[in-house]
Amino acid sequence: METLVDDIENRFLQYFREKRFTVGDILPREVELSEDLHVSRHIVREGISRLKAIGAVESKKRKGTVICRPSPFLGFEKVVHAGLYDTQDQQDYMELRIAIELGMCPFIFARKTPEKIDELKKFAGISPQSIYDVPSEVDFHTCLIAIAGNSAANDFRRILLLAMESIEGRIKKVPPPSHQEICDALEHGSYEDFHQIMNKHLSTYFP
Amino acid sequence: METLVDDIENRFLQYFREKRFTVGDILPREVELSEDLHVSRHIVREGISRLKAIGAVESKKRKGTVICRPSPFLGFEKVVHAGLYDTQDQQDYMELRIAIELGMCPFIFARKTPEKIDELKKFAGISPQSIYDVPSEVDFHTCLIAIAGNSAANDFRRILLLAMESIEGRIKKVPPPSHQEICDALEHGSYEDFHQIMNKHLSTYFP
DNA sequence: ACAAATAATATGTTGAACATATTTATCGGC
DNA sequence: GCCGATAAATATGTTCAACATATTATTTGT
Repeated sequence: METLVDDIENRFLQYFREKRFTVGDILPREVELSEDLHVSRHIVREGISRLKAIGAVESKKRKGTVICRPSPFLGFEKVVHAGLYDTQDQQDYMELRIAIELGMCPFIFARKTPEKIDELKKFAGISPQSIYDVPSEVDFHTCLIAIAGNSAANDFRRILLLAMESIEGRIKKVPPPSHQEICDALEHGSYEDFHQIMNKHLSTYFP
Repeated sequence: METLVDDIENRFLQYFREKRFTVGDILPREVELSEDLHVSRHIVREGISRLKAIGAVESKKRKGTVICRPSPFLGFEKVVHAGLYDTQDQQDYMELRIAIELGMCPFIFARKTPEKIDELKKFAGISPQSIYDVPSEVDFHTCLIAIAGNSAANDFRRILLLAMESIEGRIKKVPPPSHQEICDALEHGSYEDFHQIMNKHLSTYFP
C-alpha cells in the first residue's frame, strides 16, 4: 500500500530531476510545500527526512532545506552498518570487490605517476621509509586503487570492505605474487605485465 | 547540528546490528519506542521513515514494522533517479561500470554453462533464433555478466547504466572484437583468451 | 557609524485526536 | 459443534494546533 509519504518522496525525486535541481538549490518552505501538495506539514517533513536518509538534502534552521552532493552510497553504508545482509550477499560483495580491484587495472596503469608509485611502495614493505610495521593486504590495495583517482570506486570499495570485516578480519598473509612484484610491474612493466600479475595475485579469490 | 531524528536513526541502525536483527523480525510498537526512547511518536516515525528510505524496513497496518532484505543500492538508485550527480560523478560511474564488466571475467568464465552461452548468443546476433533485431551493446553485456550469477553486481551495474542513459543513450556500434568473438572465446577458448578479448573490446573506454 | 537589543522566520519537537486497514474475538443460527 | 457475519481490538497513517530553538535581519541607542 502506497502511503502519502511514499508518494511525496517520489514526487520530490521526480521534481528534482525535472527541474534540474542541483547542489545548493533551496527547497520551498515546509508550510508552503504542505499547502501546494495538500498534505500536512508532518507528511512533508517525513518526505524530506527520507531525502536526508540518502544524503540528498540537508536542513538548517532559518535558512531552509538545501540540495546536497550526496555520498551516493550512503544508503548502502547504512545497510551494511546495520548488518542487514546474509552470507550470500557477503559472498557477492566479496566478488564485487575483487572484480573492482581487477577491473580498475587499466585506469590505474593509465594514471600512474612516480609520486603515486612511491606512496604505494610504503604499503608494500619494500621502501625503507615505510612507517607501517605490518603493511596489510587491504591497505596496499586501497592505495593501489586510489591511483586511478576514481572516488566513487574508492568509496564503494571501502563500504564493501566494511561488510567483510566481520568474518575475515584483515588478511595478514599476502598471496603470491607479492606486493613488491606488483609495484615493479606497475613501475617498469607493460600493461599486460601489470594486469597478469594482478590477475595472479587476486586469483586466490577466484572460484 | 544533530537532531533527535538523526540520533534515533543511528540508534536504530546500531541496535539492529547489536541485536542481530534479521529479515522478518518485528520492531516494537511506535508508542512503545517513543516511551522507551523518550521522544515523541513523530520522531520515532521519522526515524523509521528514514529506514524505509533505504529499504531496511517496511510497515504494515495492524501487523507492525518488519525488517526487510533491502535492495542494498536503493539509496543510490534514488540519487540517480533524482539526477543528483555531476559530470565528474558520471565519469566515475562510467569507469566503475567498465571495471566491473572487466573484473567479473574470472567469475563469468568459471560459471559458464552451455545453456547460458546459448542464451548469450541470442544477444550477439549470431544465433538464428535471435529475436532481437538490433541487439544492443548494453543488453549483450548485461546477459554476459549475468552468467557470473552475482546479483549484487548485476543490480549495481544496472543503476550505473541508469546514470549514463542521459548522455550516451544506447550505443549502437559495437567496437571490435565483436560479440561473436567474445562468445567464441568464452565457449572454446582458455580464460586468458577470453580475458584478452574482453580487454580489447572494452579498451574503447580506457583513458 | 556601530554595537547591542529586538523582531522575524525558518526548521525542530510535542501532544492529542481521529482515520484506516487488518487481525482477532464474539455471537447467532443451523 | 460448526460456520459465517458482525463487532471489537490494535497496529500504523494522517491532521491540527501550539510551542521551542537557532539564525538572520532589523531596529534602536549612543
